[in-house]
Amino acid sequence: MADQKLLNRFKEALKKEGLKYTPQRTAVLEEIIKDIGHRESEEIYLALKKRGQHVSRATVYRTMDILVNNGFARKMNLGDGRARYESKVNRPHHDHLVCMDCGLIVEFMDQQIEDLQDKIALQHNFQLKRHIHQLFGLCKKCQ
Amino acid sequence: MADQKLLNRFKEALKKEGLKYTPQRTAVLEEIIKDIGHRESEEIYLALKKRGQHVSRATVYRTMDILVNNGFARKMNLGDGRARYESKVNRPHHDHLVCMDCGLIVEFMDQQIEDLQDKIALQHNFQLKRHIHQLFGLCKKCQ
DNA sequence: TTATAGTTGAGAATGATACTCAATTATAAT
DNA sequence: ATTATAATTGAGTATCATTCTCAACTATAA
Repeated sequence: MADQKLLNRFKEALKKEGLKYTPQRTAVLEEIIKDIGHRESEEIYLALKKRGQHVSRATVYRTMDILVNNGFARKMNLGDGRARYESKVNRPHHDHLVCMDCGLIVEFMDQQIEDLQDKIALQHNFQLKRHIHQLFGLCKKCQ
Repeated sequence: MADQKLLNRFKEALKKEGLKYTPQRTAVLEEIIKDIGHRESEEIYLALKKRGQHVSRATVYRTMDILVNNGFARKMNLGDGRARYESKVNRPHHDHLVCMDCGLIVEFMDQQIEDLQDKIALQHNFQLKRHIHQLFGLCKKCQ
């Protein structure tokens, strides 16, 4: 359940963009912050449906964009044509190891790599906004 | 122009998979090894067409898969829904800095990051096969 | 030369995501 | 509270990259 502080933060973010605070958008936020792995839009849509909250697919997609643009969620692309989303609420930054066989996703974070990225961006006069770092391979079970 | 050594390597790769050595496949290989930036299928299709080599879109897609699976090309996904391809022939490994505004792509390679990736995979008992490392930001001109 | 299995191209199918628009609703001013 | 207004919603349709289909064709090896 989202606490009031988070809901207010969400309300503020919406207001800042001239968007309305609706039950559907709140429902999607509540669902994403449950922090259940790395789900695709369809899974989020179905989870809401099961919960008795009917939010259309279109609204799920639209809301995920809002959540991503405002730092509540992160969109990831594993190369299979379907976007995955994960909560960014109360979660530290991390990147991913992905098993090419069973789909297992393991999170990792390495400060040295983060620093090296900054160094590289600086060297090329880039102002870094975000990055994608995914390591693909076979997990222990699938080798 | 592809040298005989490369063509033989291609022929061998095809044979190994029970695939035939056809003019269309060779044309796509010749086009990709020109090493013109990071192109999408459509650009490769059009380049071949302009060159007077008619290879269908379907065959371009099919051949790119073969080239990627056999180490002649690399497929990259910039998150805009279209795959990009670059030659891997006679080119050292590298990753990418991408300008979110003008689309400029700069290649980089950092051995420390490569080593850290191996370390992380090892720590999690993953047998590493490949990785995606993309830094998104604004290039000097677009800041 | 022939048999065979793989390939090709054109267009249709697919599938994730974005768009359309009429009905509905949150918001802010009265 | 009421109302005016502009944004939102849902259902279905459109889009677009990519994959599939299949009949005609072709590389390959015997």
